[in-house]
Amino acid sequence: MEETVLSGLMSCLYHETRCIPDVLLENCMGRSFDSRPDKSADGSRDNPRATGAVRLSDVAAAAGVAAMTVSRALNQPELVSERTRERVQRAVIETGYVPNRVAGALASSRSKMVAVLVPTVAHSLFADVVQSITDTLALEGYQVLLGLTGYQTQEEAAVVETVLSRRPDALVVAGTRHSEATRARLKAARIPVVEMWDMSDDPLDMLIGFSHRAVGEAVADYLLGCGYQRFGQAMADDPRSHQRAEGFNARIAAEQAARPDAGIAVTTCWAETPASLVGGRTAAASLLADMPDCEAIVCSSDTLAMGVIAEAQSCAMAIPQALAVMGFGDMSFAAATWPALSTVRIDGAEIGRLTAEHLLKRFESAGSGPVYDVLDVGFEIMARQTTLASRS
Amino acid sequence: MEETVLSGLMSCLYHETRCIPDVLLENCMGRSFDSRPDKSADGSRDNPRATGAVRLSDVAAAAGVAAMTVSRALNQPELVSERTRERVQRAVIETGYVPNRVAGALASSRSKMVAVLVPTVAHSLFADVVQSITDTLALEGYQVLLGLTGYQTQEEAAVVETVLSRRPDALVVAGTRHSEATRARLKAARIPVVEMWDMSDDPLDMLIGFSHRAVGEAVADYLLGCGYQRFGQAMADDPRSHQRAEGFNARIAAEQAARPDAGIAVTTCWAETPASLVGGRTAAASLLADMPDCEAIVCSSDTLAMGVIAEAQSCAMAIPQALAVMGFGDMSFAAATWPALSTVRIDGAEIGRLTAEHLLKRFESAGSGPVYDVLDVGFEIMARQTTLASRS
DNA sequence: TCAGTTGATGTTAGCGCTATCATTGCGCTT
DNA sequence: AAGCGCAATGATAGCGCTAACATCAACTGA
Repeated sequence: MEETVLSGLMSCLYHETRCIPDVLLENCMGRSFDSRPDKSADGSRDNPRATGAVRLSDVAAAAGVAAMTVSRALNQPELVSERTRERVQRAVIETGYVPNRVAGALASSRSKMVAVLVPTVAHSLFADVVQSITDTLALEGYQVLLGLTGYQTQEEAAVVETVLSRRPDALVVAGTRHSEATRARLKAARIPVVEMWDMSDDPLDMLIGFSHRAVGEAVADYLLGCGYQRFGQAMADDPRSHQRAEGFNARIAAEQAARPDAGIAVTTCWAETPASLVGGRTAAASLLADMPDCEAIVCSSDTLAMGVIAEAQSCAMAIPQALAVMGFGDMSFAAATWPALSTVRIDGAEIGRLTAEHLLKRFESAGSGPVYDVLDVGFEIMARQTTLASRS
Repeated sequence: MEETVLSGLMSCLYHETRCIPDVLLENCMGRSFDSRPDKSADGSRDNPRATGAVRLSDVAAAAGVAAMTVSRALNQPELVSERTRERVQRAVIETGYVPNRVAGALASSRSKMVAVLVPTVAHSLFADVVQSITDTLALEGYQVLLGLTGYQTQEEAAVVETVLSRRPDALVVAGTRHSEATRARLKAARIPVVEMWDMSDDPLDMLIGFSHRAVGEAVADYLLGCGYQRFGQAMADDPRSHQRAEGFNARIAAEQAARPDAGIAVTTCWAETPASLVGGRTAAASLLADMPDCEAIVCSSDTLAMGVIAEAQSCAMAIPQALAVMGFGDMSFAAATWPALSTVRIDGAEIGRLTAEHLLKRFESAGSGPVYDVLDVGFEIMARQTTLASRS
């Protein structure tokens, strides 16, 4: 008898046609079977390995169709008749079904996840990229698995392996310098890979970024054009900063060769990563000690630049008259400080958006292999108040 | 002796960090089966649904043991003899095996993933928390699934559902205001939930944060103590800012009641989210128009505060003499600007670390139910140069 | 000597989904 | 009436892993 009563309850639960208000929904969320500890129709409910969550087959029973039909109604609704789709829809709501994409991913070998590997999100440059990738991918139902690699190649290898074990549909990684083991693993994974935030002659697959060397060169050209001749560099000790320093130094060396008597010189101080205000102050002090007639200090980040400015102000050096300062990143505060910081602007959100869009395109045209797309998004020199356009 | 070395190596292999030297790995990456196009031992390699990746059973065949033994060697090395463990490890390297945690998660219903839901990572406050959670969880081999909810409750509901479909082992969410449907889903998921960055009388499970109302009260007390009497508020229009504004207004109201003739007043301007410099400037202009004798402007973020300062400077108002400004967040630039911004400091990294640690503790003692732990990490008022300690 | 114990390994049967193919019913032609 | 094409749905068999139990040799103590 109890069986009958309960099965009556079932059919009410499952076959009613009204649209259920939230208030009612709350009570049947989760396992609507909670009130019936015994096995359900298919008898598998008493299996000790079952999770107790509502499954596709529960929804199917509620809707009076096969499990496969529910799966189709949810994932390829165009293959299911309107009538059935509606019934499934109702059953999903009634049962409080939350699909299990772990099982789905295993069965279909598509996870709808994209791994994103950046050194850190605690600095706004990468945070912007992550935000933008996440937002863009979300539009198509993809989610981001976040991996923080720090600034060390070794750590990256470990993160890559852990992340690949989740079988993401694609992987995005900041930078182009990877250990051979990492490169091999990424190739073996046979998924689209986007390297970003950098340029390289030898991309693994897709590459979206800008040339750090070109940034260094452009900054040198800009400052030389302003008339500066004696330079300090306050650089964080990471690979990308090194590239910018190389570009800068190359241009300075060329100018020295062209005008050997102009007194052009550069000295460099490497600061610890992660870059900090204090690091900037220390670096500035050291640079000014080495080169007391230093006219301009180029920094590998806006944060370091703020430290340099603070140090200069504490020595009562006027900026930009006594000392020019150049940052990198154009963080939110750069334009707002006084004097406003001259810096290099990278459009992280744009890099993220492009990355996500290219991936989505790849997913659509699933079959086609790697594209070896390379996109240079460039950069912009923001000449503000910490540099003088023409130094007299 | 060598035995010991290898087993030490194993345990790091299978938990978080790979310690195998790159040199060893390089040569055996990818499918070592590529050279043997025919089916492997169990004959299932010609199945059309197989992914073609190296599987546990391939490793097992290579090591001459059962698949289950390989699984154990990787996940519970203490249950496997040293000799076998060593052979398995060699087979893993030879085959270039990368475990499939999707399958593992389905079989064991433990995903070793934690979902983290924040409004955005493009602002350093939440970025710090995410960074800190990710780092701390990584120590125990857990990974972060990132969900960005924006600032709308409706969006949150959708993100929660998508994220739960990945069956994370726990969920961390910023804020305590959720729709009833979301609360129901979270309860039904039966996983540990941490609400953070906030306080509430009615936590879902664990709660680690601080009271926004208390922040508002403390800021009011601080400014009243400095001698300020006529206040503007430039607040972003999000729930947490509202709470801070409420706290602030409550204290001001109390003071007005206590000293009715002192001329204490407050006016509020709501800025759009996300907060921006421009928003701050606009809000400041509007506040100064409403209340020309305004003495201090309290902002819901450092970013808005920078905008307020910019607007004041453009009107040639001296800060803090003519106008005091108070921020919120103590972002990296706050201490570095001139004048240095007075603000409220929240230790996001600490919140993240505590969150992760409490979750890890919960995972260890798997059986025990919710703890209803509530932790208030507090905040700190950073009195810098944009406020005057005693206004004469 | 033999039941009882232990530790190491193997076997089996799913986890909850989807790819694939099979089946059904319907309208259309010939 | 038989045959065909098509759309909608169902049944089956895995995806790659691990929980749970089974097995087996090597001991233990009486």
